Amino acid sequence: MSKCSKNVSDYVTSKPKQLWSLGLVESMKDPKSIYKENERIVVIRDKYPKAKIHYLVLPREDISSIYKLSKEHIPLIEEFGQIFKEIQKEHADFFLHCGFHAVPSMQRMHMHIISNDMISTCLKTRIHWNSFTTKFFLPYKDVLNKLKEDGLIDKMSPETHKSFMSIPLKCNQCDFEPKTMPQLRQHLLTHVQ
DNA sequence: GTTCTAGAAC
DNA sequence: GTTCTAGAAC
Repeated sequence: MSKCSKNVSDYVTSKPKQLWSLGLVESMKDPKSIYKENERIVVIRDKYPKAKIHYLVLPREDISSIYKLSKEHIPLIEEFGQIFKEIQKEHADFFLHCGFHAVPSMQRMHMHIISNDMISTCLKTRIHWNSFTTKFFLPYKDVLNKLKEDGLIDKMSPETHKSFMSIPLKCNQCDFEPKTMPQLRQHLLTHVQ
């Protein structure tokens, strides 16, 4: 393949070429990223927070995504809920959401814990916005209930994924429909937290 | 997941 | 002319 001038290492290693997708697994080992941890779970601060409060809850067990879950993981996921309750108490002046992205980019299953202000310089694109404010964001309780009832999480089709990402911008706290992300970011600052 | 940036949109 | 979005990344 003359078109391909790939490194030899691409062929001799089994590691994924998208090294960035392992970023969370790396952060789990970094004391500066860790917010709290126990025998089964690590909570890290999101490296690019999309709100004033934004944590990620991850299992130490090598589970790549919610699509690898089965009924045996129910106790683990229930502990995610306990961690959320703890963290909400620690941030009583914020309204926190917890849930999973339907199509995650990063490896290692992770639950987002994020405040509803959505005020952050890292919140830049429509995709950022829609991944937390549409049904692309799978609420924790829905995922737990689904696991209890069916023993697995249904994958979102690429078409559905695409449709959620292209939904017009709408404020998560009122009816305002900004035309651009800069307008939305400016608008969010007007909400009293 | 982010960065970079071409060119669309204004 | 500047702002903003969206697709490639070897």
